[in-house]
Amino acid sequence: MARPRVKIRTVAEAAGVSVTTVSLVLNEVAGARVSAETRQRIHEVARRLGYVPNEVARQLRAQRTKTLGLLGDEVTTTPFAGRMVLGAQEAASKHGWLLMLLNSGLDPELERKEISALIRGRVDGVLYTTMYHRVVRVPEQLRTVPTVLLDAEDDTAELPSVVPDEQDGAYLATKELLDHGHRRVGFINHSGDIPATWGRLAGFQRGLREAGVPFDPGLVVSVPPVAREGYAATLQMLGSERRPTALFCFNDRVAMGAYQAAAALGLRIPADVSIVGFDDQEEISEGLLPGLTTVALPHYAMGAWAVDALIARITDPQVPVERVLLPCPIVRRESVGPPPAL
Amino acid sequence: MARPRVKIRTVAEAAGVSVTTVSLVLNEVAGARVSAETRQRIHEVARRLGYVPNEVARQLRAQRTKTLGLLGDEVTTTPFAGRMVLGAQEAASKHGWLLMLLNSGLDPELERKEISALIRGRVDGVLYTTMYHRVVRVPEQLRTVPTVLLDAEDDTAELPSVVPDEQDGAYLATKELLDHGHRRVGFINHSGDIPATWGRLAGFQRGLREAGVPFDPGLVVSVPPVAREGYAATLQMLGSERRPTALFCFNDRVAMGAYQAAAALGLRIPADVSIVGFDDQEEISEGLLPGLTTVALPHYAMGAWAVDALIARITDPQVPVERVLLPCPIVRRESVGPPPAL
DNA sequence: TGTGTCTGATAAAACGGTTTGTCAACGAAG
DNA sequence: CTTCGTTGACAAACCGTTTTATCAGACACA
Repeated sequence: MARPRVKIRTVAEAAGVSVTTVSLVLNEVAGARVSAETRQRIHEVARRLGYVPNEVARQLRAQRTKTLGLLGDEVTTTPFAGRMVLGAQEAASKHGWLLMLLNSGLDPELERKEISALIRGRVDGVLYTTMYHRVVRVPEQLRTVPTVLLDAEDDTAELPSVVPDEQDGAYLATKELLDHGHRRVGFINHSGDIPATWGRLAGFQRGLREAGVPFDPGLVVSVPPVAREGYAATLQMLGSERRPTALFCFNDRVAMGAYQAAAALGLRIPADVSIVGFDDQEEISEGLLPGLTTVALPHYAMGAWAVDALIARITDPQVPVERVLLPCPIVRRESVGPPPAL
Repeated sequence: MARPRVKIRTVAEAAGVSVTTVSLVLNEVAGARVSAETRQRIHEVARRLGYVPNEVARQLRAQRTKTLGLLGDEVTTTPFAGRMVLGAQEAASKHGWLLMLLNSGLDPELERKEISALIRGRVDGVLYTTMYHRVVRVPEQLRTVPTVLLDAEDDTAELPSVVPDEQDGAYLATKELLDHGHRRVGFINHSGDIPATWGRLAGFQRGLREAGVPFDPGLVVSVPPVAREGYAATLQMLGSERRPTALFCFNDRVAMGAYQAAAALGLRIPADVSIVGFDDQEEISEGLLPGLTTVALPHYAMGAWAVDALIARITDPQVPVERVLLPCPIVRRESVGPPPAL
């Protein structure tokens, strides 16, 4: 079992050539002068011996690890993270790079230690990620290493970043309802002060404006974005005098509450009330019956974009810093229909 | 900006000593004979210069990377994965190790390439993960590197592994219902042929047996474990002549369907029917109203166990291979009550 | 016969650390 | 006055690659 690993030296000796030659041949170095026979012999020997170059030695020599650090606050905990990480991972893999997981949790002290550990030459760049779209101040240590922000924005606006186009997503959601003929649509917004709150409200208003529907502040409520609150808010909204015929919910969890409130009130979806959510958390949007029409967060695409941008900056520090908004596509299921006839 | 990185040599020269001495001092090598003054001087200089050792060089010399590969099929995609990865990550970090992400996706070709890439000395061991509890055959390449299975079992039973104790979890769920007085409890099982299917059925039966309730095959149906199917199955079960007073659902998604079916039938939870789920997917279990009593999969603990076991095996290959079942704790919310009075 | 110019290959120098073995100086013991 | 152990420190080897500079021989040309 524990036989000594075959290294380049082993191959060289077995093939009766120098290590240099083996390296040249195996790496297909352009301009290397090695006879055809020798080349073939080396290839054969290497395959027979099952030679695999030691990546660490290469890294040391090349002063490059082809590894990216994925640093975030609990990034892997959130249900969203999956697709973001996957997008990043697959993009990295496509370039032949690897992803290192650094989870700082919420402990800033740990975060600093993590960063030091990874800066010790193990990664060539860092993806700084948050579990939901936020504006952050990145730790000082990151200034020394190429960094791009993923699902987050730099408060100094100096670093490349990618976030969802909240406003456009909300606009699409609103338009979806308006296009079905709704004129009284309620909006259950997030009560927290984050980019999604402002962005989605702006998108909602833009949709209204474009359709010539006056904005009625009485049709907007703000609550913590969880099902229970969505339930209560919906009860209130749909129980009111001139109830909205459609609801745009800040996210799918709120929509989940809305569904249950509608059921409690004996209202059918979408016959009596139409609902659209946000996030496209599939457990919810597919689990709700009828299926929830919602707006998807472009997690996969953001992960991929961030990696591409980071690798580009690593290979060429001159590339300009971009701060992009990625579109949030609407995904239609069965929760939207025409408003009920009066 | 782009000033040359300070290496150990820099420190040595600045302190007027040899690299050896710097290394000895900074690593606090036991038994190294260096005078107190020299030690202090070295520490000062190192701090002043902001010296951080190059980890790659260390790895090469030590022939150890202190890095673990997390290899899985879409592992990061599943909503569960988060806590598993987090458990692994935090355990690794506790030992001073790092986690490398290798996502093979479903492409076995890619899987092979990934494995080769990581085997090139970049990781000391591999966590082989699946997105749900499965029995797998691990790829040949992994035989050469320390490996432990996470949420999966090796078909040859030769590798250490950690999986949830499905049977015990189902037993707890069943007992929870029985303890509340239910005697007719229905079980909506998974129709697929996986360990969870068998295990949870066995646990269900054990619960019944222990309580002296005869097992009625008519109260068990098997469906694909999604909300829509849970909805249909529940409609059927609760619409039947002698309907069960409680339902044990294979997972929370099925329970989500069951909730909606109950609502459609005008049955209240838990007054008219009690429900317990499995998995504790919080979006669902907390989003359902009333909150869903369910059984939690020990993802965090499994991730942590796997890392501990893997590091143990790496440091000492003699440690025996363990194959453990981790308990699935019940988490009580509001979906279970006494059966309705007749 | 010298002088270039290819060709095929190699020795040696990195890369940045850790570890082993050696050594000079010094005080204590015989 | 040796001998010996201890102290403080360092030179050099090593980890496994890639890359640079060099070299011997063959051949062409003047």
